[in-house]
Amino acid sequence: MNIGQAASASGVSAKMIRHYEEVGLVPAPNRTDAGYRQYTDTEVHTLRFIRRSRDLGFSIQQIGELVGLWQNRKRPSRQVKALAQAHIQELEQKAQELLAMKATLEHLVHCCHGDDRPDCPILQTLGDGDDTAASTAAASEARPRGHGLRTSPRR
Amino acid sequence: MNIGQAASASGVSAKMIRHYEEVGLVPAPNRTDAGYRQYTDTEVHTLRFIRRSRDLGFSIQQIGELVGLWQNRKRPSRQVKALAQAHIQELEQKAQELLAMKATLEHLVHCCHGDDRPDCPILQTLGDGDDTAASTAAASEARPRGHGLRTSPRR
DNA sequence: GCTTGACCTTACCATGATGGGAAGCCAGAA
DNA sequence: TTCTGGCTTCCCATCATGGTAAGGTCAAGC
Repeated sequence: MNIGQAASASGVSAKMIRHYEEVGLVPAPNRTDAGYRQYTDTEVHTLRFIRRSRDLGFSIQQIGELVGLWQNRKRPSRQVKALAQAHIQELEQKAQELLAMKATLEHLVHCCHGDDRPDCPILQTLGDGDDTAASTAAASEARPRGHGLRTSPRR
Repeated sequence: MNIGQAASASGVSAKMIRHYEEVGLVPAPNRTDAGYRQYTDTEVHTLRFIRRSRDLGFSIQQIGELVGLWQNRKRPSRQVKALAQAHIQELEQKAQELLAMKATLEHLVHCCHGDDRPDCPILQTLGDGDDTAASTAAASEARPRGHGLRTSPRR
């Protein structure tokens, strides 16, 4: 299979397949004499595994571990579960941060009459609010290295 | 005020202040003869406004609009409210995507005994699952240009 | 055989917000 | 005067992904 076929069969773009190869998430496949990458069903299967993992928000790093476990017939399912649980916590935290921002904003929007007059508690708060409580709710501390989970993209 | 003082007074890092200047979110301040940026209280106030907006997850682009409205004494509060409401929807959507991933994963985790045995429905599903329903729930369509709202960073 | 079009190759750039670091200038205090 | 810390600019990295450009390859049709 050429890369284009592998791409449509796995749901991973050709671009990303090359990228995954470059960063070592998948091994370099065989090539034709002309240099075309050739994929076997097994390799496509792995790519599909990777795509599904991405769909669940796992990072490339985490997917590397997942693939390793997947291909290791002696893995203890304990490890897989732990990885998944850790990720669930990440997802939960990000979601809560977003919802906290949303809640703050909803409060402000609720207070804004939203007509032709310039008075606006939203701008008022952004300009003069204190930096203590809810206004800072989501963005306060907790700075877990990476910057953010992917939401939406792909396809 | 030098940039360092403006940074601690506003809560925006010196690094980011320069960046905001570069991308045109804030105008270039006066400089001393030696080239040091000098900030007035008004400029610091604007920076604080920007930081609070970031804390609520607004993008640089959106903040540009917010700052414009904030500084325009004749703005109709309608516009501000509309901007905020649109952002609330973004936040809601991202949060739901994350929660959908989380729900799928929780289901899988629930099915995994998590012991020394290699059998694992999580890996099983990632490897063989169909691409129709819940497994793809979050990552399916909707590809709204930008890539993601910031969660966590800062400070 | 030769052209055409679809597909492949690599390489570089952009996104968005942020941080890190280097190399060098500047200012105030001892 | 020297030291220290703050400032300057410039470049690089993150993370996953897409775009584009310049060029090679392959299969089908004339």
